[in-house]
Amino acid sequence: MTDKKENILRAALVLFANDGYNITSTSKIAKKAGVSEGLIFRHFENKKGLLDAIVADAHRRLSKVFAHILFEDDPKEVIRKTIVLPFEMSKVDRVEKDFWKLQFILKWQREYNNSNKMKPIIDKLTWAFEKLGFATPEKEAALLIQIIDSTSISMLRDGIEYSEQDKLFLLAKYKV
Amino acid sequence: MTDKKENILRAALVLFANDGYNITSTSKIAKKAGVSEGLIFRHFENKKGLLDAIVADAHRRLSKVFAHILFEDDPKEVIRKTIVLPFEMSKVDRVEKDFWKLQFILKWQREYNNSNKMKPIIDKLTWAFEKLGFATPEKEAALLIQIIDSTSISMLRDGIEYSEQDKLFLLAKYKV
DNA sequence: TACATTTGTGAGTAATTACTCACTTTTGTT
DNA sequence: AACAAAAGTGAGTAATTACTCACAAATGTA
Repeated sequence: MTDKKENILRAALVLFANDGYNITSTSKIAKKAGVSEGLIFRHFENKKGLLDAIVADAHRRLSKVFAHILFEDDPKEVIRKTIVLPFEMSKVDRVEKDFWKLQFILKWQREYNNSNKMKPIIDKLTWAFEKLGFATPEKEAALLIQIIDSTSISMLRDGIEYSEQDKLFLLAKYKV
Repeated sequence: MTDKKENILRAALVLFANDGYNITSTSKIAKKAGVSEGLIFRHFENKKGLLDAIVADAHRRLSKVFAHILFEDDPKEVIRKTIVLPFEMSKVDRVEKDFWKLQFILKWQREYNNSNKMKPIIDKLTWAFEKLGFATPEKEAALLIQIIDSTSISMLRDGIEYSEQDKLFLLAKYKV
C-alpha cells in the first residue's frame, strides 16, 4: 500500500463520513488527499469501489469487536461487554470515529444495509438473557441492540458526550 | 395550492425519503410529478427551498403529535403515550411514512439536525419519571427517547414490523 | 370583453460530475 | 545499466446538474 493510496482512503473516509457519499466528489477527495484525480481510478475501479474498500476494512474491525463478545461464555459478561461497547468507542481517535460514523450512515443506503450483520450478536444476547431467566429473551436482546445502536449514533452524529454515570446507569438497569 | 404544486411536493417527498436529498435531481422530481422542471423553480426558490417547504410541513405535524403528550398531566400516561408513538406510526399510509422517514434521514444532514426539537418531550418525560420516583429521571427520559427513536428507525428504514407483543413488552418494562 | 396576474413550458446555460487515456516518473528485478 | 511494471499526472470527455428565461396558456377581475 503506497502512501498516496492511503491518503486517498483516509481523505475519502473523512469526507464520506462527514459530508456523505453522494455529495462527495472524486475531485474533492483527490484535492484533500493531495493526489491527482486520475490516481483514484488507478487504485480503485470507480467511486463505489473506493467506498467498498473502506467498508471491507470496517467489516474486519467490526468482526474483531464482535469476537470479543461472541467468545464470552458468562451471560452477564456478554451483556456488560455489549453495553460498554459505545462508551469504549468514544475514546478512540477521530479517524476511527469516522470509520464507525460511516457505518451508521451507510445503513441508510439500501445497498449497504444488511441488518443480519448484527445477527450473531443478537443471538448471543438472546442466549444470555435466556440463561438469566428473562421471560422474552429475543425481545430483550433486540431492545439492548437498539439502545447501544442509538447511543452510538448520538455520540458519533450529534457529538453528545456520555459520562461514566451514563454507562453505570445502563449497567445498573441490567444489573451487570 | 395548485394540483401541480402538490404533485411536486409529493414527488419530492417520496424521492427525498427513499433515495436521499442529494442523489435526487430536480429533473427526476419533475418527471415523477408530471410537470416541467421549470415549474419547480417557479413555486420554490431552489431545490433547498423545496426541501424546506416539506420540512416546514413536517414540523407542523410533529407539533400536533407532541401536543398530545405535552398536555397530558398524568405521568404514567405521558410515558405510555410516548412508548405508543412509533407503534401508531406503523399504521399510517405510505406517504405519511415517507414524511417521518425523511425526518430521520435529515438528522444526518448537519443543517437540519436541531436536537432541541425534542427538548419539550424530554423535559416532560423527565418530569414524569421524577413524579414516579425514579432515581435519575433525566437519564430515564433520554433513554426512552432513544428507544422510541431507534424503534421508529427500524420500522421506517429497515421495514421491520413490530407486533402488539413488542408494544406490550415495552409498556410492561415501564409498568404503564 | 379586455387586461393583468398567475401558472406552466421547454430549450438553453455554465458548472460540475465520474471517469479515460496518453503520457511521465518511480520502483523493482536481473 | 537495462528493462518492465507499477504509480502518478492532468488535460479531456460525455453526461448530468441546478437553475434561467422568453414565451404561452390559464385564471381572476373589472
